[in-house]
Amino acid sequence: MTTTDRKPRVLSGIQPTSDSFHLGNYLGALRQWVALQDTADAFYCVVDLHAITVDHDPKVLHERSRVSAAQLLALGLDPERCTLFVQSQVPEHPMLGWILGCETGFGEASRMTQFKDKSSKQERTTVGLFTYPVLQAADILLYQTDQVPVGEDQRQHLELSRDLAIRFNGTYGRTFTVPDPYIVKETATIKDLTDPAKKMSKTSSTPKGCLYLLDEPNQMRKKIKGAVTDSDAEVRFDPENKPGLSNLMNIYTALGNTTFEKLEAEYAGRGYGDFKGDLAEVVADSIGPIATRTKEFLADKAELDRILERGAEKARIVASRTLAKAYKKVGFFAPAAL
RNA sequence: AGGGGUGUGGCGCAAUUGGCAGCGCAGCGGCCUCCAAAGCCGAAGGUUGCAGGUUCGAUUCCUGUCACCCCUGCCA
Repeated sequence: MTTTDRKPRVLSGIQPTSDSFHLGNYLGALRQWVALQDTADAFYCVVDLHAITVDHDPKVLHERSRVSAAQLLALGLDPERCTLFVQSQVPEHPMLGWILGCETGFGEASRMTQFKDKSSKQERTTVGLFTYPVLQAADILLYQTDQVPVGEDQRQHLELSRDLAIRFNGTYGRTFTVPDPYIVKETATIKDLTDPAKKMSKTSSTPKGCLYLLDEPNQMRKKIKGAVTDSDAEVRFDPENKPGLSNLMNIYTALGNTTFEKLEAEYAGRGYGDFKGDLAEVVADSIGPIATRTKEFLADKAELDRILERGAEKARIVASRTLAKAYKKVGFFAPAAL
């Protein structure tokens, strides 16, 4: 069963909660997804089930899921080299979620800090938001995932997934692979362009702080040029004293083929204006095409939906096998055929 | 579960007896600045939680409903 030289199975998901992913998503995670297609058996998921844990509009959600998938394809995910699907097309997720929910202690779930964060910001809090990490565990365990790329904010949830896998295996016999965190090569997190103390996020207090992949090139240029800096004029990488500028340098080195040293040398004696102008072009040139390709994918919705359906079918081959095992272990009947 | 309170732009709040829904902050545009910040100028932003009712007219009064907060009770 276990092949020694098989690629590690990797799973990662992203919520379709905005009209466009942003530069922080891209440089922090999505670009990594593209790379992992070659070194891993990668499963990528647009997690629309998770998106309704907070208020949502049905039409908007549906469209965003599609736009999200189109963007993922546009930025380099290849359905031939990875398994890309929308979570709601794979019913095994909530089915396993229920089982895992019954293995999760109430206190254990109560300790999830992201729930505390999010629920305090919502007018009303649903049970769905509370059990979110359990569904996330199902997302992961369903695919016998070896590694999960995680940022700091998801560490606790992955820890829960591991605990549940270990507990379930211990109680019912070996069923799930226990997932390990995949530590992404130290890429600097991209900060809000108007407030480098904060991570770039769609919930930024100002739209200028977050650069979206689907922004018009001129909008991108404007956001880069409007980014906060400092009262100095020296282009030097110094996150302590020059957080705004250093953030821009991070973006520059991530997208352009250059280093901090080269940048410092190149802009020695010149102002931030020049630096920003050049960076704006780098950003527009490298990110701009993603929007163009996204529009192409969206232009043929039937084909896009076919791609997603094929992805879901591939996913279900694995997911249904794991679910069947879990069903049997806990004493359920197999789902009836239609 | 009972009693009370609250619900108005993104946020914090106003609106006399029922009479054109306003203010501050944030956000947006412009000037300034090597760029940005600060400062100055400008424009915009609303189904008053939701559903009914009374009225010529409802943010305001009535009924219902939903959400959140406080008190009491219930449960342990």
